[in-house]
Amino acid sequence: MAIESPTFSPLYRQIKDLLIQALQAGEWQPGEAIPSENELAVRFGVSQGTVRKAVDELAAEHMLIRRQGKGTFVATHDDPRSFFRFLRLVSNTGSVEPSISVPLECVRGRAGQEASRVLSMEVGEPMVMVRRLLKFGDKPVVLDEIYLRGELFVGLNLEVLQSWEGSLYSLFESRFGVRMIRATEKIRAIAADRNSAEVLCVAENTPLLSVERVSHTYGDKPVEWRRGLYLTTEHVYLNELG
Amino acid sequence: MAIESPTFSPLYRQIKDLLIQALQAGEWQPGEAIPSENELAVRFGVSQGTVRKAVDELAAEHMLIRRQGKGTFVATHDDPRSFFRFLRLVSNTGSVEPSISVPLECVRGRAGQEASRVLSMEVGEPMVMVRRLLKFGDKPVVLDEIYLRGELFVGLNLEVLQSWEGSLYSLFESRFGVRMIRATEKIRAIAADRNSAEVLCVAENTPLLSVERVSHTYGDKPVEWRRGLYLTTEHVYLNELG
DNA sequence: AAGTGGTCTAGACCACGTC
DNA sequence: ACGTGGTCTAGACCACTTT
Repeated sequence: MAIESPTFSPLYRQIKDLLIQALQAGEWQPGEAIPSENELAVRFGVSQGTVRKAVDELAAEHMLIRRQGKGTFVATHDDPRSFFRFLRLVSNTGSVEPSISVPLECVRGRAGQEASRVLSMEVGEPMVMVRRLLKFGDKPVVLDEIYLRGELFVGLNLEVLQSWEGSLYSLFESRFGVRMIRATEKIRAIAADRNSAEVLCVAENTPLLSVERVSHTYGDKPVEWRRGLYLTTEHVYLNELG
Repeated sequence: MAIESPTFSPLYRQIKDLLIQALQAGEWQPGEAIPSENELAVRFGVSQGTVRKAVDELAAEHMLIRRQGKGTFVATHDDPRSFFRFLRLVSNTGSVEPSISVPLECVRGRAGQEASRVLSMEVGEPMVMVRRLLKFGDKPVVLDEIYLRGELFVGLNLEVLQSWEGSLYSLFESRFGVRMIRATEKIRAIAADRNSAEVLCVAENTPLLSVERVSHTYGDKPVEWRRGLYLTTEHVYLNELG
């Protein structure tokens, strides 16, 4: 008679956790292929079908990407599909303009009360703050203020940001080994203050979206706190209610 | 030598489509249990595992709900979990207040150019327009203007709306047999005009979220076009980026 | 005890991509 | 031709709910 574990978890979920551990440890880099299902089945001592179910869940959560005939790959923020998962902004007209990130400021400091609460840090721990502007074509559309756990982003500065071609998450992933997995956004409507209005080239008190985001990496660890001001005269925040 | 169908679709997806058809036809009502996996396997002449995969997908899309030991049930908007899928508004404080729907107006008319385009109708086809206010506690928070395909909602009027306890989608589902499956929202920040400001009890030009929604029923048929004005001083629109 | 969904296995075959 | 993921099957057993 076996004692039931109080927190029973099926085999495929244990395999899933092992895979997440391996991903977190960097055993396979973003963009690389992981071993085939059969190899993983042998490695973990389970059937191929059980590995399959674990991989299925990770693929559904966008941590892995399956490609029939080729293999299963570690997801990467370089992938253009990943862009729109984390920036749900499209043009009113539906036309697709490329966005350009313009870093404005990058300063290091210590966590205040609010930041430490949101990022599960102690007050006074090192932090990095980034301000940047996002342009669609010539027009400034998003003003972001980004707070990051300092210990994870040593060496991040304005120069690094300015010389990087690509998305921020792409940079974080390849330069600092921090992969954003999921995020939560809180959206409000606010009036532009003098400073934001100036940067976004609109009149003071123009209504803006305030998008507050907390991003998490493996193990649901919060690593980024971000507040974006979105100008929505020519763009829209798109959301699917599935 | 068989000719390959150009639009190959695996067995479980065909089963899935058959299940959707049955749901659409109302073979099983919202809240009811559908036949067991084994029964369905016999009925469709496939293995239980194939039925399982079809049901898995429908459960992932919230059309069915699995309950171990009990059976698989047709999803219903009466379920409180369904509420927050389609109204992603929570209090700033995190406290959960119940929301009350106050119908203001219900008029019938004919589709204009914009409405007909969004709902894939012909200009001039019958429509119903509903205006309603959503209150959290005593406070008005959302002003909705809702356009529905008239032919699907015969008998919908202000009296029906006022006498209904529960969500709109709950009413649509049980009274008119129209189940909303998924929706797309476009979010902007705008300034309250005189009328909206008055109804929401705020000053003119107060920033509001403009949430434009198109809801779809089975077969991705658009049946509702809705524009909500959200007051976000004490509430937030919550979104998960998975 | 019986019925439901949930897990796990093993094996066969298909579709896709590469060599 | 071969290796990959994708589908389908059949059967065993587990966990949960109801009778």
